[in-house]
Amino acid sequence: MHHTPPNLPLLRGGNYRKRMMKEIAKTYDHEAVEKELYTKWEKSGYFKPEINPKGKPYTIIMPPPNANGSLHVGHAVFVTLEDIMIRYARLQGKAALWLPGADHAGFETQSVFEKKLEKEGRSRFSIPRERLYDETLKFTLENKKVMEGQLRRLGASCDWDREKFTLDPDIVKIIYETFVKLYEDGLAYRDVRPVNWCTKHQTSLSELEVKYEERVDPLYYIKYGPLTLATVRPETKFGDTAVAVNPDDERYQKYIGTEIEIETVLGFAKIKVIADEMVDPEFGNGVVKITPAHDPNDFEVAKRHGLEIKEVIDQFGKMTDKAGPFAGLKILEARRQVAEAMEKKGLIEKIEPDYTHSVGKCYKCGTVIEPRILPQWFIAVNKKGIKTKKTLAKDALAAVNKGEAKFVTPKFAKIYKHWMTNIRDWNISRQIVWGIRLPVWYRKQKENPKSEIRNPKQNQNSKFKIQNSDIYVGVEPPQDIENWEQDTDVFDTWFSSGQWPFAALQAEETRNKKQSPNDFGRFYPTDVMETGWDIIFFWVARMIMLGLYETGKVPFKNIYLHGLVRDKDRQKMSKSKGNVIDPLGVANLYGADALRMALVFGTSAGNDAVISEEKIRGMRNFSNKIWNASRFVILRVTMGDLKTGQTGPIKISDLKIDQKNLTAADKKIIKNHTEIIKSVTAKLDKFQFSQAGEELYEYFWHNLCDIYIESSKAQLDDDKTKENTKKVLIKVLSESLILLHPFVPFVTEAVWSELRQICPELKESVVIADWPRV
RNA sequence: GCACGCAUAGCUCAGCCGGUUAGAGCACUGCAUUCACAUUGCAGAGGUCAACAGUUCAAAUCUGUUUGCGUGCACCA
Repeated sequence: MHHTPPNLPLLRGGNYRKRMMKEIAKTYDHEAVEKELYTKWEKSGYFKPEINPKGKPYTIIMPPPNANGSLHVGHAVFVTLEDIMIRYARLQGKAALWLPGADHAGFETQSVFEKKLEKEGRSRFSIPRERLYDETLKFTLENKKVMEGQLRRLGASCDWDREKFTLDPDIVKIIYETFVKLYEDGLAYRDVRPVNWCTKHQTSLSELEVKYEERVDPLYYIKYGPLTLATVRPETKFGDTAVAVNPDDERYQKYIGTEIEIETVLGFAKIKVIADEMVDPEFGNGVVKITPAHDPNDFEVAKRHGLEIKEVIDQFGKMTDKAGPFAGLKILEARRQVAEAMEKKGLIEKIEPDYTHSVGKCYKCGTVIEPRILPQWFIAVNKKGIKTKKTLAKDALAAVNKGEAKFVTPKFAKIYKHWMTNIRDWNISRQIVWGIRLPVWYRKQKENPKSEIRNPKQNQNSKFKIQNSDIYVGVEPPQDIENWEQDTDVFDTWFSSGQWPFAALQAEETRNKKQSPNDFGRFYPTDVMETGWDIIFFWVARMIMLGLYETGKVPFKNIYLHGLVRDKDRQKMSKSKGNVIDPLGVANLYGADALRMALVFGTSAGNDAVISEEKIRGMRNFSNKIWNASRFVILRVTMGDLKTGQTGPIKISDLKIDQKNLTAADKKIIKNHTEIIKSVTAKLDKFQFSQAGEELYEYFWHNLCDIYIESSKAQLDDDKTKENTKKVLIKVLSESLILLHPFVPFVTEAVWSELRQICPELKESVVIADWPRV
């Protein structure tokens, strides 16, 4: 293996060609070059917007990777795309800022950490809150460090001095300020209502974190006295506080408003019959049991009719004392036993065995979600703020309709609009430790501690009422802290990352007054938000809502959403399938450039990317092609000087091409070259990275190498055309390196520093060169 | 149920605001090669652009229908 240091000074005089052959290796060795180049770039301050002080600002806020593991190939996609955009902007002379970050990623990280604990035979529920937090923090910070190294390894040209972490105290302060503002505006509120509860993770989840799956279950037709009703969940019958029929259903008119006597497995009981529109007379027998504690629709009915709420399933998914002999059983076992008991008593009229319905599951662990009635904090998305008069969803919809924030792929605008028009309030409380604790305190009350809401002695209807005078919400804790206790919940992590663009810039501005006196004013709104389409609702939509709310401006002007990375058979990558491509492994084996190029090639905005080792290898070959074409040019240009005795470096000012004496081949390549500059520029402006990359590949390999370089061999041997050919070669090559640089930053820089040895007037680095114009 | 997307070479995908022989990468076939690069070069094979109908002088590209695949959202006693 030949290792060629990037900036090796070429020796002059003597048998120059021989030395060249020695000093520029025959094959491009990325390993010898990439790490050193990155260090050099970072030290030189090339990645700071200040490198182009007069340039127009151009900003991308990096989607902060979750600091809970190594980077995967999906991260490599965003690094590649965003780095292309940023490097292109920088080459155009813009004050390009790519602000990096890391996300504590609340629930995500907590579940990763929980798995780790499980392996160690520990459980998060047996570790005190503070210690669990500290351990998770340590774990997160370690991962964050690894991740930062990996981003560098992939060539991410971001400004590390401006890096932010979602748990930085100044970031947290901004998150708190927003929450307090929302609270005072009436848009953040506490309510008791059914939430999606994961019995494994012991926390509630938002609508988006519940994945629905079709399932086939038996549908039991149960006798309720004179009535028969259909249910898939007989075990919840102990929580029934009414039976409902449709008000217009003629069959049941005589029962409405009465109490019927029913036989249950526990004996005889009386139950109210109510009429409610929610009952579909067509379904089953048109009779519904109302179990307010365990079904969101039933809860609404209970609210309308003032029904009692009886909890028969606890937070662990086990039956409570109210289930009598079934207490302590898990849901499915209870269902089996209850059904059996009912059958014995002849209470089951019939069973439809193949009833298809869908059940909600925790997106992380697949545990069936149980609705639970809990006091939680919500963000009102469809309500007008008392003070600001802003409406989150409506404003966010309008901004996209007006084109203030533009989706590069139109289909995502449709999806976004559809969601935004049907959006519901957002549950932001999570019953976990890892995250930003709610800045909410409740007044300590001797008789009614915080848990009062769960107290069964209370009048059930008071559950719907929360006394605001007993709640304190503020960035700072209350003065008489001894009279208050803080809410133990933390924010949904998307509540903090939803504020990321403005929070990161505002924090930077106050943190580093000298370096970044006007970062927020200068770089906000940002130019592009580039992320995966799978988090369009989780993140993009929330950023637009909160960004508009807090700053009055959209957080970004363009939205580029990339897809999933799949293997060559279009399969999703997963550890269990064993088809995972480790981006760092690939970078070490074939070079970061090869990985990047492979990720751009043949992919387009909004569509999934397909990658395979063969493809990466092909792109490694392309890096080598760039290396060798340059090797040829450097070699032959200086070799000519040996003949005439001129061995000194060629000056860039000497590279004025004699336009009158161009050969047909010269003309052709100049034409191609001009076209490629135009085309690549246009494509990059339109976010068509794949197109731009493919055209460059085609041009460089086939037009420049196969055709022109081949013709140049003869031209260089001819004294009449020799000088002009050298000039054409150097011009075309050096400009091609600039065009290629956003895609393959390392090899272009490695070659550029060699080229500078014969053209000292080239900029000191291709990173800060001038984008060619025609 | 509502909405959205996709069907182009053996494989994975571009192209699609209509206009010359439909492109790329990988794979395949034949030949070449000490002179930048075998991580190479040259030549080549391979597609009725899902089906049907329509608009047009002209359709892979626009419209409609059908079929197949996929995705999002909602409901579900």
